[in-house]
Amino acid sequence: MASGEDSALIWTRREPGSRRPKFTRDQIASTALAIADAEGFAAVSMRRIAGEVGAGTMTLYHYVRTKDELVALMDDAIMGEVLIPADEFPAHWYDALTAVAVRTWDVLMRHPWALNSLQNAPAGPNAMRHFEQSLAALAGTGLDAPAKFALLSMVDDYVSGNVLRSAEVRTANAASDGDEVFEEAMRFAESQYASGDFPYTEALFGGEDPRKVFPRLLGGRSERDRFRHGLAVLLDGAAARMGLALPAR
Amino acid sequence: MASGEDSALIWTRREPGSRRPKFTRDQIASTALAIADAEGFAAVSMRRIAGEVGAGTMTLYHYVRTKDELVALMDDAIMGEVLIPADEFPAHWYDALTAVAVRTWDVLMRHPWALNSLQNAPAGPNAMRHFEQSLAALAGTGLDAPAKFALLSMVDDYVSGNVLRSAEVRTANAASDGDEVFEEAMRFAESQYASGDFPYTEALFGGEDPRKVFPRLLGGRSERDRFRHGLAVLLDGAAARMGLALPAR
DNA sequence: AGCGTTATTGGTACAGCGTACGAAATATGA
DNA sequence: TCATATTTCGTACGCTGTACCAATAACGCT
Repeated sequence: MASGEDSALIWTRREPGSRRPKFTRDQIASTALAIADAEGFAAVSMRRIAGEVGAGTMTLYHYVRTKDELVALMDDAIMGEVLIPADEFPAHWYDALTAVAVRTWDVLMRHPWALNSLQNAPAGPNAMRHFEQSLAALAGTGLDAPAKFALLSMVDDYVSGNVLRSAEVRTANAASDGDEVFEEAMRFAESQYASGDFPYTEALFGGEDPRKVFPRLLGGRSERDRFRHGLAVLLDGAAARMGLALPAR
Repeated sequence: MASGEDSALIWTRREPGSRRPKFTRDQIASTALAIADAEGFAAVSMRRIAGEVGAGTMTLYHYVRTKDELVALMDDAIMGEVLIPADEFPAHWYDALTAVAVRTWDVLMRHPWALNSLQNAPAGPNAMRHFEQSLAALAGTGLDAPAKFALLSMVDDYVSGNVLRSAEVRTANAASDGDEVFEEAMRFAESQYASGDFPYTEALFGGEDPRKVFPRLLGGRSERDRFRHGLAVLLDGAAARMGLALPAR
């Protein structure tokens, strides 16, 4: 019994409330989210959040046991953005899985810092709803549980990995002209080519500004389109292996 | 000219050496690596490293400008482990790409903390060698540069994403019997099932210890085999799309 | 051999972090 | 109105990265 009032898990521990408090977990978490989105996860500190909501620093600890719990709240808020409204849920497994994956990608690209913490705590309510939606997408396939799980894992892995690396590409492209580190890196690469150990890389990038080469390598497609393409390749491969039908087109 | 002696990049800045110093970048970086592997990345602090190598804390700053530079050294050391000896390099693109990916996976699974920093700095020498090997794998395919780049990116994304999530699964499975958080999480999940909003999840996990369910879901295969399987699915899909031949088997 | 130069070492200090502790303020039921 | 329990938050501790500067010691030169 004991309905878990001082549970080890934030999801089962009630918010303060018997004497009407000044703040809410929601308010605190969304403030933290705003800071992370605007200035990066490193800018999220307890003092900073408290300042922003107009509370004393230690007041936050009445709503949350540790900073990790607050991060869990942030993560689950993000998982909430990922959920697809029931009436938009596609009928065919391929379309449904694609919709879930693309939506997840869209959200994670808005909060790429979340990747570091997302997998490190037990699933919150929205993470559970997301998982339920993923299972729902495959409900009509007739696959057995291990096959479903394998397929979902593959898609999940690809989504996370793509977000992880897309953040990198974005950084590289954001290098401004006067950026000393960037120009030093270019000179370093050129000097490495001179050793003759990098024939393929040199053929690709040699002597040219990478910021010119990249758009050509990316085939003029947007990040999002490249992600969708990769996802389609993956799903095609999986469908072929698992004997699943692709949607009529 | 000026050969970049006080370059902005650690790769082009010479180590101290004109008056024979007591330490080396290598020694410092590999000490840091050992700490990270043994106790997690969070345990790597400048004071801790300095203590371990027998130096004063600030001495490290003569070998490295910032902690980020030290992390870059750690990352490139890891990329060094990923390199495949020339005489082991498979001839067929499919085997070569698989070999590179699997080796990368093996190494990253030994240093999963590295994922957070790997993409955030300009490529070091070993990262360049790794990229060169990836390009070499595709040299015989006749694909154009954008196609090669797309294929490599997909594989890379999948590798990173899989490592990221495998670390999670491992944590879940490591939950010991008395673990209060774990048991609380189980109770929470059960209570959610009761709402009736999670029919698929409940069918999968309901009423059973997840640590019993997981092995069944994973089909008895090892993490590594599951990764290899997913990679094969991805490569098959890509080969089909790009008109590449699979190796004779 | 001794000395001046300067590379190298590392002590001290500062601002920031998460958070333990305990005191002050305040809303509520009686 | 008062006692009580809830909520707020100031202070303090040990940790972090690293700026600054003084002490140490290795080398080139005379």
